[in-house]
Amino acid sequence: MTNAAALSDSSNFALRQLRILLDEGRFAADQRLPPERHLAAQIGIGRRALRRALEVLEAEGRIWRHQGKGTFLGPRPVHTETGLEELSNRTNPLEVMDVRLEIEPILARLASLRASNGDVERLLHLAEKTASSSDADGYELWDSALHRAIAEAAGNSLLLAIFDMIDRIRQDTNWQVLRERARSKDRLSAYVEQHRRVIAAISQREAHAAERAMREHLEAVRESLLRVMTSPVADEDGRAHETINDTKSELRHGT
Amino acid sequence: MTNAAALSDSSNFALRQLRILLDEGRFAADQRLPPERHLAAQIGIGRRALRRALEVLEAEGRIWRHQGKGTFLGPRPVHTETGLEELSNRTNPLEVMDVRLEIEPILARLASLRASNGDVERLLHLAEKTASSSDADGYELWDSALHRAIAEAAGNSLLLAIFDMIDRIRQDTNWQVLRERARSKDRLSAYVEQHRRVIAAISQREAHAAERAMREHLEAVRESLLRVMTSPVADEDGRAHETINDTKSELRHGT
DNA sequence: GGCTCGAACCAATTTGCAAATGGTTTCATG
DNA sequence: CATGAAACCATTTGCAAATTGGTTCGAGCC
Repeated sequence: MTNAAALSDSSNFALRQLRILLDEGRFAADQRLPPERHLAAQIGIGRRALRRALEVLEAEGRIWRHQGKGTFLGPRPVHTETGLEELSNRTNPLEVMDVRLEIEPILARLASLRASNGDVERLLHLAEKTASSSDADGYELWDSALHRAIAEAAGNSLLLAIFDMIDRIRQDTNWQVLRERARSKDRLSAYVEQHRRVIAAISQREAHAAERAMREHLEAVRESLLRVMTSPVADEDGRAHETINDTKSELRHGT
Repeated sequence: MTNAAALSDSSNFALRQLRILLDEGRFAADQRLPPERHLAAQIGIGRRALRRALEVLEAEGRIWRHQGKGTFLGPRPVHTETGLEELSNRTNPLEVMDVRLEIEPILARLASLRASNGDVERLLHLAEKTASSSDADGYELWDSALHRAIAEAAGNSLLLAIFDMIDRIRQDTNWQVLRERARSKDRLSAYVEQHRRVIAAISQREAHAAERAMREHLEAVRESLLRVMTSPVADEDGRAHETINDTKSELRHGT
């Protein structure tokens, strides 16, 4: 079971000593063990041997360590915080798109039920802006504002916070490259028309239609994202290569 | 419009001077103004007079201040971070329940599509635990673990993070009182049966059924929450009063 | 040669402290 | 009694030192 057989004698001795220490419960659960330097001196072995023993224990899940913090008993605590960077590393563009496809139709439906007339007016205004923005950068800005306005109109602050979380991940990371390539002139005009349908359904209080229109819009976005990620593209030298590899190397993948 | 008329002469002078400073654009937008002590000396008035002038400007929304940080131009930046406390203050139990009703059926559906056999085994094990836990506290623990396991089985780390966010808000705040009152013996047994149906649908890969079963379960939970919040309850003195008022006073409502 | 150990260095984190800054109170003064 | 200066409080920021796991290097020892 353990790879202790591959360890040296002193490491093995350290491992036995450590197991005794842990088993006898001298250290309460979730408590920090003494620093490696102390522990090594206490057991009477070198730090290197100790560390190899600790590696085994960590692999077994009995302890966990973190640089600068220390060595702790028990399983590594789940990283349940809403650290934006951490999340950006763990997720990927397709996951984000999947979540948008689940959440935003809900928001559109709720918006159709709860939007005030002022909200609707604002949506119409934003839709105009997206339609009239010539450059892609401008479109991106107004599009983002429009989607958020729909989320606001849904009238649930927690859902709005969730939307913001997704939106920040979408914008924060280095997937910008993808988005840049994903928006071409003809697609943008299609998006504008889809926006119109969503807003029309909201203003006419047609919950089902709003939900469906938003889903169709996001499916179109998703499809164009997929196409961009999988289709080959030619760089300046004219050599074609899979862009998926490019973007993958740009993403910092967590463990 | 302004309440400058109620200010003293020196404060009024300070206000005029400050308006000039702000209007002439010597300080860029979002920039920090000099500390009050410096500014007061610069204008040649006392700090108290300056502060009263700043209060006016802050009420007008032209500046915002924060202890330890400084005084800044422009409107107070929106607190768009995922601060758990902030969110807990802005939302309320019914909103959270609404969101759970939207999100968790999705998670159940995805789980039915993507859960591994190991995941299903784990769900069954957790369902047993919830069923066999006698006291309400124990049930709460296993129930929470079960719902999270379903979210994990859905296989989307971003959705999982969203679930965790909701779950932390649900647990973090002082709504515990509500939950304690919301679980009675008979209801728990109903919940156990509903759990069984959800897990059965997941294990049989019936996406639609899983989604519906989860929605029905959460609707039951929501109903019991509503009942607890609206029904009168008798305290030790035997006096009945609306519990909604109790809980409302416990919640810290944001602006 | 291979292994161990100690030392040194690197990197991440925590801690402690001082300074800065808005918020508040106190007090002498005219 | 309002003013203004000073003092004090509370929060935030910045920085340096200490702590601690992670890594490298070289001497010494089978």
